[in-house]
Amino acid sequence: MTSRRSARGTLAGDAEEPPAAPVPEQATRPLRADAARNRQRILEAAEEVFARDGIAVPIDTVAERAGVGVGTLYRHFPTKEALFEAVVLRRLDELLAAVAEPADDATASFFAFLEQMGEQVALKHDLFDALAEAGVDLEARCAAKVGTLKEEVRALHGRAVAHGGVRADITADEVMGLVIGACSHAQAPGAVDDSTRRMVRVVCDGLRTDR
Amino acid sequence: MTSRRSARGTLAGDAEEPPAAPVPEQATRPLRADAARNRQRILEAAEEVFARDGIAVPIDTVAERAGVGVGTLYRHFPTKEALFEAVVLRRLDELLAAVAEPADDATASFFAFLEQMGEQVALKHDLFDALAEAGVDLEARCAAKVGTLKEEVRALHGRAVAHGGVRADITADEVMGLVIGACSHAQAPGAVDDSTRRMVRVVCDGLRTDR
DNA sequence: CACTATACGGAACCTGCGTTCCGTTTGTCA
DNA sequence: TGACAAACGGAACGCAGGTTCCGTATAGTG
Repeated sequence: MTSRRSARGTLAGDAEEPPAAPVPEQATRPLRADAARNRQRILEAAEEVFARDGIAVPIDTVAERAGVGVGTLYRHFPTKEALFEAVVLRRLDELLAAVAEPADDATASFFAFLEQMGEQVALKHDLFDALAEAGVDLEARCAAKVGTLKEEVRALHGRAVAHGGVRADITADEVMGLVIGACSHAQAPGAVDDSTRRMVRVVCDGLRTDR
Repeated sequence: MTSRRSARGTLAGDAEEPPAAPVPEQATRPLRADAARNRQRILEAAEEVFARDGIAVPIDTVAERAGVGVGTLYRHFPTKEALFEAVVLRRLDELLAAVAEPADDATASFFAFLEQMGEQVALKHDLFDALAEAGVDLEARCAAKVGTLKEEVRALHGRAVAHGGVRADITADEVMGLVIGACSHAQAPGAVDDSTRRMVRVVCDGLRTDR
């Protein structure tokens, strides 16, 4: 969290994904019943704890919340960052799913998506905050997914601009930055408050050409 | 940095300021020549390093940058937080000075100030970021100054709203959050880039009633 | 029910960082 | 220039948190 490394350590690069399937929950070996249960618990606990306290929270807290020992946690996720990545990945998927929703009005769907993004970010605020800041460097898989997200935003933005409802003098990255920035100040993590909604609305209004 | 405490520890509350003068550089005793020089160097180094790497940077880095030993650093500032506070305090003063500038059009002066704030935040981004996030809790003196800043924003905003140029359905806190959020994603720390400026502009436009 | 691979828990270890301590250096004043 | 308080530097300390290790428990199987 302090310094930046160029993502990717000595381990698997991105040339790893092609061969195997998306690897939903298990793949190599069946995984014993209790192990599967614990893995799930850990993921849930991590999601909760990271969202509330940010990535700086000690790993013991996650383990405790999940009701397992640290050893168990490390058996499932080789590193704190790996756990974080797993959690973020899930959330990114949710967000990307939202983008897939149909909409005929380009401008409207652009703003709708921004609001979606706002909700997500505000809800799990520290988590996404960390994601968005350059502070954390996500390993290959996460970075790739973030790239996809950016692509989507770019596309939506492009269409909305073409449609004439959104100003063109701003990049997709900047749009993301604005929304994320607005939400990173959300108060109560765990609930999207009116304040956050208002802030996102201001950003959206600032992006409009009409009004 | 991880959790939150209610500001103010066992030490001096705010009931400390009234008696003494603003305490510009020295007060109790003349301070030896080299000591004064070092103190200055440390402050400058800290400002630079904190701005670039954020408050998480190890204190040794500051000491090294300043060309002094850690011992010396601690002689001048009893604690890392105290050093941070000293640095932030200075910057807050600059910002508050900007607010004092005259302007006849309430709306214009409101936006002018937001831009000022944007510059400051973007320039020293991690620093202000840390300040704005609830993550760091500033001790009494800082908190007080931040309070003053909020008051100013509130006043400017109120006047601008009365003047009819700015929407009323948003609080001063939220306005600050928006600007800070927008700037916390600034790229190169040390230089305000066009990107940041564009983002602040979007926020300002979103706050306008006219357009 | 016995046997074994798998998984568990948490003490122990290691590193990084804030802070303290103390022997040495240096500015200042007579 | 000599004496001494003030200031310096950096090794050493303590703690916090990530990671490893290993003895113990248990699901799954014949």
